[in-house]
Amino acid sequence: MPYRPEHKAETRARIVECARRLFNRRGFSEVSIEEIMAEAGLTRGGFYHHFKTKDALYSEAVNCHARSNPMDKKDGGPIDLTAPQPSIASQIVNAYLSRQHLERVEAQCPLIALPSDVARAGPAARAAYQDQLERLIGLFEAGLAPNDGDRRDKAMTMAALCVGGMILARTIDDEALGERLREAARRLALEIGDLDREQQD
Amino acid sequence: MPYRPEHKAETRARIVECARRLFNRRGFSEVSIEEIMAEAGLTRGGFYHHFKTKDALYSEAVNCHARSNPMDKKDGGPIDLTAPQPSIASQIVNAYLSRQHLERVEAQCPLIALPSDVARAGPAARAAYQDQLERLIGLFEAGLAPNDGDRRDKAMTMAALCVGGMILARTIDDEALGERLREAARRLALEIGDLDREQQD
DNA sequence: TGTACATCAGTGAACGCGCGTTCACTGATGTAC
DNA sequence: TGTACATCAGTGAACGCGCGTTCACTGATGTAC
Repeated sequence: MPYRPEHKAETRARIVECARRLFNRRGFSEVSIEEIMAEAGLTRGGFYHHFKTKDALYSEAVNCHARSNPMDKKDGGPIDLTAPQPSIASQIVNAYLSRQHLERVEAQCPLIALPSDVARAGPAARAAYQDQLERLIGLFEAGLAPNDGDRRDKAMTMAALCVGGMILARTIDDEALGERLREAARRLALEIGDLDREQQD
Repeated sequence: MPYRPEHKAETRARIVECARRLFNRRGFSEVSIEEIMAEAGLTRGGFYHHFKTKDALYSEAVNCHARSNPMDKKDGGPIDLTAPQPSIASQIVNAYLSRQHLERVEAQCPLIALPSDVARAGPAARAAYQDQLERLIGLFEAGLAPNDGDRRDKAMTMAALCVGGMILARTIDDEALGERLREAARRLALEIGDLDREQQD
């Protein structure tokens, strides 16, 4: 039994992570397998020891987002989902619509980075996209007052605002307009959640 | 001077329109020039009498959306932008977030159909995308009370809600979740504009 | 009205390139003795 | 401890296909006479 059993799993994970970053930045069709493998320090041929096709890797890459926390700040640790508190929902809104999230394309939430690609990809990728969305909605919902009968609908509008605002801001070249869009969406999302006490970017 | 002078312009317009529909459905990379030309009743070779490159055609196709009215209902005529009235803003919200707009992919607003593609395309395509966005924001703004100092910001959140809600709904496979998302976004967008008197889908 | 002509929109074969995928081979590694 | 061995992750050349682009040619059309 050559190589440690973890060895293959580690290499595979490295490929997925490199692919995730490249897909986020340039989309499915514009990234070649050769490029992904090179990024992972390998050569083209080895790819098929880990994945059946390029499409299979794509689904995994979207899934890889879904498994990690959508918005863990680079310094703070991952958000603890088991102990939701209102302040966390406002932190997520602020982080999601932040300039940092706009600019760090490679780390961006796939809901923003990959919508048209995923819509045209296979069912596995779409399922991973939906997982990610439901996770985000769940986070918002958990931050709302438990006695609010409208919680889930409110959480959905918060998600639509966050995703819509960010997609529009990232697609246009006019930075001022993008910033104004994000800021308007951010304020409204906080209002919906009754979270508009603090302010930050 | 062989052929009527309009002849070439008509052919060109036909190619752009066919391209627009195909790009909307399948994205830039997944549609070939051969396919577009065949759809227009022509063959591959003639393409370069009309466009310099495939990219050039793409920008034109996004522009072609921008020139037409974003949400003209299939029966009603184009919306008259010079005489805005509140009821028109609510019509646009309802039409934008309608099931029909979700399902008729080829006629869909490019803000929804092409976000990731445009973000990775050239500056001309991004400019056309921004035109389309500003047009939508302008329509919402015109429908709000003129004395409202917050009008433009409100119009922006309405746009973010419409675009975000539709993108999420169209990317996932779960129809029930999609419908609920659209409905929640629709109600909130109407509320923002103080337009929540009528209801329709 | 009819005919020769010039133009240029459209044709389709060909080119070249990139990329997904395959495959025979290599060589690093852990195990058995 | 040292050596032979089996495994399989990784290599890189090769294949085949599709597609963007080019180009020499065709033939439909409007004009001039």
